[in-house]
Amino acid sequence: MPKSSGKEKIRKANINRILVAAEQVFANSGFKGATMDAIANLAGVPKANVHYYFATKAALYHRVIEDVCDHWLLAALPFDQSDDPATALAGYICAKMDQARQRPFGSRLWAMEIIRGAPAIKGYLHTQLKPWFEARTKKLDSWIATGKMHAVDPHALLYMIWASTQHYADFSHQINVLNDDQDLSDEQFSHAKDQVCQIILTGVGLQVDHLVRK
Amino acid sequence: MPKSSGKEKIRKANINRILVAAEQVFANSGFKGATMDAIANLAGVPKANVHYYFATKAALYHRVIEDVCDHWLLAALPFDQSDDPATALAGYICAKMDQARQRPFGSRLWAMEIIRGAPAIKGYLHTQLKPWFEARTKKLDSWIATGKMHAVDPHALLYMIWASTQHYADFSHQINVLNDDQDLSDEQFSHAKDQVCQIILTGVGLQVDHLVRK
DNA sequence: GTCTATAATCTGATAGAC
DNA sequence: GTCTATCAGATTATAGAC
Repeated sequence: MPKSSGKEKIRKANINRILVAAEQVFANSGFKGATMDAIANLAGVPKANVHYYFATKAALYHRVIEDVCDHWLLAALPFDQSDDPATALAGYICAKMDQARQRPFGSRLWAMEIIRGAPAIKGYLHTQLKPWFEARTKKLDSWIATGKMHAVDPHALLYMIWASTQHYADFSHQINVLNDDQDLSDEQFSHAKDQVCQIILTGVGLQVDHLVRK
Repeated sequence: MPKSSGKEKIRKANINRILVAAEQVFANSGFKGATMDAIANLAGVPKANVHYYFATKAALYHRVIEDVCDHWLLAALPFDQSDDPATALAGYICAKMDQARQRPFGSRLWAMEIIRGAPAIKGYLHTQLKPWFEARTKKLDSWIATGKMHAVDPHALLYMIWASTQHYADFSHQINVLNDDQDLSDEQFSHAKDQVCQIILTGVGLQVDHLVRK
């Protein structure tokens, strides 16, 4: 079988350690603020080794942001798993919320990248995000045309879903302050998920009560 | 009268130019990515003059973020100008949206500061934002208790309003890509405002139709 | 108050021994 | 493949002439 050799394993493990550390450091300090030294320390490898695997800081950043982009689209899958708007939207919102909780650094990195003008992912936005966005927009339009939900602007609705879900990752420090300096517990987060689903689904004229509260 | 002298005027004008430029550069590049040189160039003054008015880069940053904080709370005023939940919430949402459009760099700077863990405004979050947040939470609770709106979690509602409105400033580059690489026109933005109001107010059981669409 | 020239520091990247 | 030592460049901050 084409299993990776021992050396390959070590290589992959090192690369992975570096990528995980880099995602966190970039998210906390921005591209310029992040230092190769800090990334190397967090990854537990000498700085020169980071340069061995990634020639430049920019190359490392691109690789990290690429992984985040791929992950972003994965959360979009639930949208297509049902033709019922309530099920599809609730599934999508929950998936985005879960993603924000499980990979907060990725969400923050995405946010900072967009805020900066998306220099590293402009191509991705055009080739991947835009087609996805327009297809989902059409789907929402068809639901509206058949009277399955209120006549809201699909663009505004999707923006609101993105903003509301990613907020729990991107602004978690602010949320913590307003939660008596404590991280949201699993129960609080689950409750927040319900609330976001309820307000948005109700807001577009859908019933939310019958959906599973997981 | 205690009018400022000519020198004072020049001083104020220079400081203002620097602050405006700094807000933009910090928002676009982050604290570390921003250079005093870039700020000086954008402000149209020599770099040494920036240091004349602001001893250090950190001091300049703190002053900028302080101004943004003050401005942030101003947009919160409409919330208190009515005891009718629909009027108060719609007014608040519109004020936040207008703020996002008129001062996008401030919104982005705020976002980046929170993402980084709010090192420069943690005190402000505790002393200013938290009391404001808790008072508004109580007001929402009382509206819910008297049956004026649905029983949603006030925390989740306020987070959703913040996220949805600030999204139009913070993620405008992404929105542009999805809008055929064009800035939102005034008409499009006004429409977006209506949509955000409609979805959220409907989402919490309020009537939006009678409100002015400005 | 304004500005040029420079000092002091930090950081990305590399050379070269192991 | 790994790591220490170091270089080259950029940037904050300041000294000192005007």
